[in-house]
Amino acid sequence: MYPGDTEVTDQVGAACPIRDLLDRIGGRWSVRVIEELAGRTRRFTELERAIEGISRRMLARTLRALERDGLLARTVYPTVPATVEYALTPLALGLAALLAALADWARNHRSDVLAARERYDTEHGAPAGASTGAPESR
Amino acid sequence: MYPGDTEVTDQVGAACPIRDLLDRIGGRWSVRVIEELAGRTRRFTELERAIEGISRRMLARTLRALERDGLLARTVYPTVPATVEYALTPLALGLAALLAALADWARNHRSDVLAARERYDTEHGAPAGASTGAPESR
DNA sequence: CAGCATCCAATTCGATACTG
DNA sequence: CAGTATCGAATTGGATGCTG
Repeated sequence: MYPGDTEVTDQVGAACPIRDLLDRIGGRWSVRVIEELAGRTRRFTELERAIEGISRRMLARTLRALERDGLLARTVYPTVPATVEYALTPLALGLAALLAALADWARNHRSDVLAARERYDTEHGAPAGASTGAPESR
Repeated sequence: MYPGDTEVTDQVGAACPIRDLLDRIGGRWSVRVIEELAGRTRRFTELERAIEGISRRMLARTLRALERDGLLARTVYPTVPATVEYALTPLALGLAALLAALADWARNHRSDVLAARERYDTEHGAPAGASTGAPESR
């Protein structure tokens, strides 16, 4: 993913379609961007502000990767300090729906997962910073 | 993800549930493992052989991470060279279904994505090894 | 505003040797 | 069989200065 950069990796022929998809979607930000774009189009800076925590670089890279895969459309308006709008393509709509379902699952079972995790950490030796409410780190 | 190791990272309080989920599922192998376990239980070495490309280390780490989150159950049979069986938990079943849907989407739209990618690479300058059928690299 | 390039830190991953 | 421990290589991600 993330083509046209010093960090070119690509590799196209993934055996498993899901892996193939996750290589695209699995990036730290792709899903956030798709969610943000679901419903309304956005401009670069709008996304940058809305997503919080994303760097200019990663936003640009994520947008390009999604654009390259035909998941989002980029429209440039020749205004003076150029304006660029991003929008999901029809293709991406179906995917966005699936992702929404996944998000629902995650929301509905968050407590189950958290509970399981806590139990696991208790039964086995709880690792260093792996308590339930560990604060941010990076 | 992947607790209890030198490479501890964790960080629990993800703002977005989907991100939170992907941090767990987004690993290179989690989805493969879940798919492999869908339907039948498996033993460590069976998984290792079935998944192809996965290393002992990553399989062990992935299994542990999924177990910790309550997505799979590990059963040890006190035979002589110990036998261990892995199976999806009821909790994981729902997720597995969603992942299957995602896999379907990926399969059904693989050509669209590939086409979009090719078009993009043609219109813009095609990056080094980013042709359509580039062989493996990593 | 939008976005690319460069430098650098943090993580992930793979191969492999070793153990109960 | 079923892992764990260690090491080095590859990738990802963040900060930021620069340009049209």
